[in-house]
Amino acid sequence: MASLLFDNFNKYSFITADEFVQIEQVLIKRFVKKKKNLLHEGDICRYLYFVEKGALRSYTIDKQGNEHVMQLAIEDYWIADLSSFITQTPGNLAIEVIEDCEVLLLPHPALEQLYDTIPSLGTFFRKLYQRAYVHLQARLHSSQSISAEERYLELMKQHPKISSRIPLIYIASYLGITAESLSRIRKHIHSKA
Amino acid sequence: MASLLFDNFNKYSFITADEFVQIEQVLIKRFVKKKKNLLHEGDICRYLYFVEKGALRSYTIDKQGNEHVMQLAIEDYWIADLSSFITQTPGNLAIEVIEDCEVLLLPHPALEQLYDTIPSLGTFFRKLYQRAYVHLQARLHSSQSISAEERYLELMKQHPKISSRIPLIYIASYLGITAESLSRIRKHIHSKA
DNA sequence: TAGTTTTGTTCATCTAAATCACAAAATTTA
DNA sequence: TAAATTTTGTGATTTAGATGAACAAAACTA
Repeated sequence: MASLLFDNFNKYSFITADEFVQIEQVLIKRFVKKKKNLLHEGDICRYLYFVEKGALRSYTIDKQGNEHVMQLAIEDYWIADLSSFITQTPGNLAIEVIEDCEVLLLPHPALEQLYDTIPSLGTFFRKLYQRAYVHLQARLHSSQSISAEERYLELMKQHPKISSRIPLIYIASYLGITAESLSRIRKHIHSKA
Repeated sequence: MASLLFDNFNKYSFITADEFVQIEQVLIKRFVKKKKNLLHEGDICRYLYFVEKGALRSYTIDKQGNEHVMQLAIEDYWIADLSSFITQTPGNLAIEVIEDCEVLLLPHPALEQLYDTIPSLGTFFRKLYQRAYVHLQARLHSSQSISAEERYLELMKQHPKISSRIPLIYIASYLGITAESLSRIRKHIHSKA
């Protein structure tokens, strides 16, 4: 039972090996190439995506057509348009592959059924939604209270793997600044380090 | 059955008069004066607050001691530190009364029990959490993609009662700008209108 | 291996909003 | 009702970050 996903479940809940076998039966494994979209704006998000390998981003598109990264994900992360997934109505996030990926798809109806047989799975996803909410609130807070440089340092500290692997443009977009600004910030940090 | 709360429930779910009587039995009515806090930073949020009269704000405090308004609420709004309420662990929001209030307190343990007897209440609050999440995401998106003036106009359009009743400082803080900037924005809007 | 696309860096200029400082209203409190 | 306090409005100045225009370095791709 050496599985990234099994360990992921057991970080925030308790899933037995038997239960995990049940979950595995509904999972769909998909290999997706760079630049491909797992989800388009306006789609209903029918799966939660668990990243086994690679890197992805979710983003929104504003009226001027500019993209804004909402989430970055690498191995051991979940990604989805949560609000669309929960309500099963069209959402406004798109999900694109940054680095060739291996993802596990957990379909919405299957998950609903599993909740009945595996109560701790409900706990797990309730906590996951919970963390997503708290994280969103923290991002809004820091976008209002600290500078772009501080936000970048914070991200580096909390997700060092992300900041070293994901192209600067996406990190800049996640932080709500331009690529040029982030480039200057990096320069500034190195100059004083 | 002329009740603001009853109507509020029936906007997003379906609650019968009988069910509402059950809910009413666990509600605690409280009259709170301006400047008083319903919740302090670090408290566990033990209630969902429904506003029957008055105005409130929830806010976070950053390292420099500056307050940032997270939510504004007037009659017919729910307010709480949702993440603290759901997990029943200490949160980082404070809730303060802006205008003398009449609020209804819905205690966490009582709500958990009511979920068993009134399934549509679960639906109602699931949708409420859902809207809170989507709203938070929209705020982050617009704080990154549109100007403070546009955000203000948007707020005025969607919540005209809030923008006319709540003091400018709190609206500015909600929008993530200073009071001076919002004052200038208002001047600018009036000058061209 | 050459050519093309993607990614990162730098510079000069511009702008939205912050900051500081103070005056005028408006509200509270005494 | 006067005094005190809070809230709002203006002006001058500063600043963080955007914009636009190059260009270099990687990274693909043919």
